[in-house]
Amino acid sequence: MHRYRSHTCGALREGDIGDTIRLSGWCHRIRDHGGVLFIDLRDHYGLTQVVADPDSPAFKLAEKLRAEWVVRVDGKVRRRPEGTVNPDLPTGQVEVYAAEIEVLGPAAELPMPVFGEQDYPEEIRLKYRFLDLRREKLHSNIMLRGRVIDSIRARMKAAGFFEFQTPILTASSPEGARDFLVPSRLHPGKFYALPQAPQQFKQLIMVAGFDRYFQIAPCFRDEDARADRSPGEFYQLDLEMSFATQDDVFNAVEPVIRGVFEEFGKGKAVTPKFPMIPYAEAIAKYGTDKPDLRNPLVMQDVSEAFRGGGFKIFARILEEPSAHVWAIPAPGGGSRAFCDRMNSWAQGEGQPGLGYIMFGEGTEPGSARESLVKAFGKVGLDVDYEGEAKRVSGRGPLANNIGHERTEIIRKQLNLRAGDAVFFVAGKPKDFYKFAGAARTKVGEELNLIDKDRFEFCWIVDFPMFEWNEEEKKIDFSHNPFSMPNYPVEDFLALDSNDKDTLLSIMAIQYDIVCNGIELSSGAIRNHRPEVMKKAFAIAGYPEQVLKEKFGGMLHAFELGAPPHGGIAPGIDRIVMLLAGEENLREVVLFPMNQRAEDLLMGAPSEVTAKQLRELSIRVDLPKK
RNA sequence: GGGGGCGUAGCUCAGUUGGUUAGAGCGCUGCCCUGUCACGGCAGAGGCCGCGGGUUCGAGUCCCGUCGCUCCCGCCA
Repeated sequence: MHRYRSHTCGALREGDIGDTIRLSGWCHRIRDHGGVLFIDLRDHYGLTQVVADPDSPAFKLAEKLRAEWVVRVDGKVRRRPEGTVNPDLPTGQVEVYAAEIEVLGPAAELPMPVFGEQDYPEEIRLKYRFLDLRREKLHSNIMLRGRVIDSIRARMKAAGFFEFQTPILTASSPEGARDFLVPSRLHPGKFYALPQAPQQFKQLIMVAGFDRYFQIAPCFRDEDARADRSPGEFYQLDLEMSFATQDDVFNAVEPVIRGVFEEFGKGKAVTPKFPMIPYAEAIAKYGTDKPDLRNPLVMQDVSEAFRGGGFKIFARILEEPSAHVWAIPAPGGGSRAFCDRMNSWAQGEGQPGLGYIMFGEGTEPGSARESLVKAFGKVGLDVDYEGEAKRVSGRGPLANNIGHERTEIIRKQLNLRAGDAVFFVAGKPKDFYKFAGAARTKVGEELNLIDKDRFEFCWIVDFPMFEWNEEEKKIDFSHNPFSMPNYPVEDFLALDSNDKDTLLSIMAIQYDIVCNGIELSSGAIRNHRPEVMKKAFAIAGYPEQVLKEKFGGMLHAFELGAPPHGGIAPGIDRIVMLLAGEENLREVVLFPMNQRAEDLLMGAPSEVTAKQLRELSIRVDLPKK
């Protein structure tokens, strides 16, 4: 017999009845009936009920056991008496009659129970992460994560990708997020940086001729946390392909992502073919470059219905040429209570309010209401007109102000019916689109329009290469300076750096994958032509000297025979989060840090000794409080 | 860096217009209980009401400050 166990706690079945066996595990739950005592013994594999009664020599010790003690139990497998079978347990047909119990690891009183589903404060959960990880939900999330990564690896290898390791100690890069720095002992005053992503390495791997790279890559960024963004470190499925177009990348990645979501998505529908949505269209329809397509609402431009109309606030805004009015439909939202709720929500978001029109069924001929409408309609108490099937009237102050013809134009354009509402945002789209997107999400949530049982994917494409930095009055890179502009090389090289309009219209061959409103990844066909790179940096106001200093290694590599290449890097943590149905990354990471980037279990970050600092030629100069 | 929410027993929470001795469930300790699987019953321990200041005859409750947790904005190629 093995020192600790002959079976795991999830193994015993009817076929084992009569056998003498040995189990080890945690005392999950103990039910002491005085004369008979039950212990649910738990390990990684499952739960087995152990029974002790006064006839057993193990009984005295069994009475002393407490939750989460680790014990070894020897005993005989027996059939549970009639009526006491537990169909919820795979081992529920049998139980182990304890003959001998050995305590392998006693436990003091627990700061949080392992048993049960009750929520606990993050601080305690993180400090006692090993206890939290014993709990069923977190334990299975972590196992899911492992299986997802296995599946991704297998799919990537089957698609002809090869896995590489890249350095963890590397050079600080000037673009993007704040770096984590590691001081060098051998080079006083100099620092390594942890990679924000293996971006330059994977491009160099392509230059080195390896053709198809992937890695489950750790990435380090010293930025503030969010629910869907771990502070400090996270993992990406990082991949890169040589001689690849955007379509090639999509065709390589989409089946991997779709396959993983179909495999682990518990039957939820997965988008069969990811639609491609241009960045500008995503902003216009959804108010964000990461739209949740489970939300069916699509915004529309209704500027013309307000231009020169009776609603003076909007009419005046529209006198500015770049101003627009966007409409957010709210099917089923045509009640005063709902529109008021949305209005106060908007005020909570720092907006002056949220204009709306409600649509109600028209009045019946001869009704008291109709006579009121007849009497007061012209002075704007109500507006009434013929709908397609029913008489539908637009209601609320806006409808009254713009009159029924304009109201009807909006209603027809958005295909709204009685009982619906529509909300409006006005101004310069670049100032209000985020709020409009938030309003679209809010309406979708409030009206229960979001189908939670789907994974809705899309590609966002055609990102602008540059954007206007109003503060510094200059052109900036919009997203990634390493993306290839979607522009003929000769024409790009000939661009006038002062031709703002042309420059801002240039797209980069860059793309995102979005699922259910979460950005899973960002990628691009890279700019592998040194002269194009120099030109792009010059447009963004960086002299060639800066480019050489910061990206000299890669620039040099591109001067010695670089293949066209591109890739993408889906976030592993976010994929697992979606598959596990969790709202927070910490639920799918083994040992996460808290929102202030502290590891409460290991006590990181921590002070170090004076000797360590001396070796590194570092003197600490704390900020004054 | 900024904003919102929260902070009462080990944990989850209740606590009335400010008013005697601050409660419940889970957990813990002891006793009882031979078929439970969220076992049940009885008894008990456990509280600087985050911290500091203020208003008041009186503060868990109202005000100011501060700290902590959390969510969001900024930030995140």
